[in-house]
Amino acid sequence: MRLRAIVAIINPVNKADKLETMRHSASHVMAGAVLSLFPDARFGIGPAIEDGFYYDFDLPRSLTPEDLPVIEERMREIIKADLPFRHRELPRDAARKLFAAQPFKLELLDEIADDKAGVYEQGDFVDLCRGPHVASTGEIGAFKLTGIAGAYWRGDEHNAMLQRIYGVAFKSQPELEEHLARLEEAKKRDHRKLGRELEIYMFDDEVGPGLPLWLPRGGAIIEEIEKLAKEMEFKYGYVRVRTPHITKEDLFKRSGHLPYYADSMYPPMELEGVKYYVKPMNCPMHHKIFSSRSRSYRDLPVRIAEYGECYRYEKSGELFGLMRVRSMQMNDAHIYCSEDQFEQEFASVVFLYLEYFKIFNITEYYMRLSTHHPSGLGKKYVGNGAMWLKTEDMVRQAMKKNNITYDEVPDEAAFYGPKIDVQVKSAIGREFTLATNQVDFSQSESFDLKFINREGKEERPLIIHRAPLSTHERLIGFLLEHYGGAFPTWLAPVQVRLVPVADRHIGHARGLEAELKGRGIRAEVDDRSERMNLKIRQAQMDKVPYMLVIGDKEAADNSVSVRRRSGEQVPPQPFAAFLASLSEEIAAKA
RNA sequence: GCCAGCGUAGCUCAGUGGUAGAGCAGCGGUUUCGUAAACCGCGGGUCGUAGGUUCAAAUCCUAUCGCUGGCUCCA
Repeated sequence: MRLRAIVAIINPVNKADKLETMRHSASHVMAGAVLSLFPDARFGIGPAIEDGFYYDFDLPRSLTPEDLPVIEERMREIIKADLPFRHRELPRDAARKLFAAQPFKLELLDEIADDKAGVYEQGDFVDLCRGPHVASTGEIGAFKLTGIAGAYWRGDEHNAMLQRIYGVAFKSQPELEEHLARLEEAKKRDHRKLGRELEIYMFDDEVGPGLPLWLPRGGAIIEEIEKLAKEMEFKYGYVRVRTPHITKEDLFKRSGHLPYYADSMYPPMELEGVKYYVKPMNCPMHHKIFSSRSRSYRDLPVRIAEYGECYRYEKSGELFGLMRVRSMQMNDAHIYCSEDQFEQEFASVVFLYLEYFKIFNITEYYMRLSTHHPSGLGKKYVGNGAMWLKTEDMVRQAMKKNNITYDEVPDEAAFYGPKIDVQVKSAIGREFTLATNQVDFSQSESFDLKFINREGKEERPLIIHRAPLSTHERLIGFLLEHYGGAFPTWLAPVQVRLVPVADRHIGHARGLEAELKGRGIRAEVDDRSERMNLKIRQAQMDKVPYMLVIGDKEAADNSVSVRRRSGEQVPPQPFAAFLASLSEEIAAKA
């Protein structure tokens, strides 16, 4: 959302479509409405964004949801009046006078390169704006104000907080309503709702915010994902380790976490005069394992993997269901390689992502290269400008050579190096980094990591941090929405629900359950004294892939009547046949 | 962390100054049933927590905790 907003500001509209222009104009109309209600309002910016627009205001009082209909009403009047948007170019000084009472506009004026300031005017409202706009307010289609939010001026938390009003706008009322209906639909897929309904995970006030408890069904999913990760990592030459959750302060001083990452760490505990921190990342421990013995170039690359449990003190307002938590289990690994191995290793990690994404049928994502910004050297980023440029270019090369497309975003890197993130969207449209692949040229130095190269000399390895399966928390949160709770059979917490028609069939059903479990299949008998219809309905709501109805016929000839989650009824078949095809489906992760 | 809104039973929600409600879930019973909700009955909440105002607070005020929508920040 934030990124898109910025894009909308920097690339205004000249070649953009009419819809975007109309949305931008709608934001001006909203500003005009706010001005008429609050004559002392000060104006920030008001761009078009995906599906709509917003405008930021500094107002004498806080807005409440009740204000929105009033503003909407005023907007309708302005639209009905069909006021023309008048465009003028003013010399900077004249614009200064015009916006003398508008400190935010004055700040923007200071940054305009040439001496001309574009101004748009409709009715009483005059705004500093590059445009373009629709010809008159009457051209604005159907809109709705959707929310009020605080937003820092220019997105900087050190600046004043303005009040932002969000709106959506479409050409026609039906399109607007369709959009609103889509949002309602998306809410049903929200992982927080599904997670509760399907009993995947929970939070508890006494345990603490951002600290999920995985319920048995979530636990089953975690087991499957870890199994997959272990198979893949074994296949691709990783070795697995386990490391402690807490370590002495010294380690994180050395790693650079304390100078650069302390804000996101739980405060230390002190024992016998020594401070211990809970780990926010696994890397320092893996580095210690790498340097636990001397390494030859023949050993490289060394790929050390661990499902590491980390704790990060995310600020309270940043927590979001499973997608942003304080305790997390990370699909972590560190690859130590030589410079000439880097491209190959980096690319093969990206290919590993793609292999995983194929398994999960993840198609909607984009890759993002995050680079440093020179102004952050020594503050946000470790200070070695030359290495930043060099490694950033190595990543670009690795991506380009393998024809992998990506967006490049400056000033978003990790403190120790550039990274490729895989961005996905949650059901409600919020963007998240799912997987990440990061270069690290810094900790190699600080941990004095080395290997003996072909010439018999010591050389520093490059480090790749990677987490293709993200954390269990974020991945499963994402998958819940991705599958709408209907996990593919291999991942489904309950794969088979046995539904006895009457109590006398429970014994036979239990026998089948035992056979299924013997094959590692998650099966359970619904042995409650309820009608079969109810059991079917609940299995459907639990999104169990297979329901086996067991009655007299089935018990007599050891067959099963199969109902799929889709509602499809498969003709009765021998239990052995079902077992075979189910095992095959699970093995294929279909 | 910041701005705003919201916290009533396990879940979804009604109740805005006068003794806490519904549906689902749960429990007990009846029913033994063929592919998305059988029937009858019962229990369950110091209304997030702590103060305050009032004869009287779920309802008004303050603080605090949590959640939600954004901002900031991120796997």
